[in-house]
Amino acid sequence: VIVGTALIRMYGVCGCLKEAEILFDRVSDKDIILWNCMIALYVEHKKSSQALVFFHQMLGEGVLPNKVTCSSLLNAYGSENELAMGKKMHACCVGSNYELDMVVETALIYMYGKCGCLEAAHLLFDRMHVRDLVAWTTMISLYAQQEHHCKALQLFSQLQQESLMPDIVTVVGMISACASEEALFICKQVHACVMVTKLASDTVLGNAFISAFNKCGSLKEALTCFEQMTKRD
RNA sequence: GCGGGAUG
Repeated sequence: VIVGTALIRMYGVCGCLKEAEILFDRVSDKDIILWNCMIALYVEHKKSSQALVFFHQMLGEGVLPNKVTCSSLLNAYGSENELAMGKKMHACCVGSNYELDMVVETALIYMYGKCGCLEAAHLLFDRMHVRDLVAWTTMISLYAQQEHHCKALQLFSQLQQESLMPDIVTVVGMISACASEEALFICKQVHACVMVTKLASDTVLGNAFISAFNKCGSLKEALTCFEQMTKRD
């Protein structure tokens, strides 16, 4: 089963879900890890309904879900805007004390945020006992994607006051949804922050800034950014 | 051997 799971996951991450499923069907004693693996693969590939089919098959075979199962399903509900289902899952997580797991907490924040409940998401974020960079980035990206750039920027500077360093995901999450003249200010602020860090020399990030400045209607800033890059591709 | 964040 262990080798099988590793193999199945390998096929899955390469996008070969059919091959993965053929192998999956041939495993006789499917354990929770194998089921979780299968569910997570289908969620990753945006095939949430198929992931749910596996989930129900799993329950039908008497295998109980754990917090790994829950975090995968929360992701599915988030990307499908299934708020009602997400709330049910939230209740399950509370009942099982999974809500104290940082991964589950972050998945809950993602689910609520994606379903348009930014307030609920932020409330959960505030109630977390420990917030790592992924939790911060999740919250920031949710705000940014829903055009609350000021809220995102506010969190972005708060994060740094907590002596955490934003990484590429955080920064791209901040700027990738910037596409208006109002958001130009945001890009400038973030760019200034980034230029005094290690990320300043990152080519991928430089390209992301050029694209963002352009979308905000400032070819001038885009060019300045290009000129400041130490490496270009 | 399985789970949480951005873009491509």
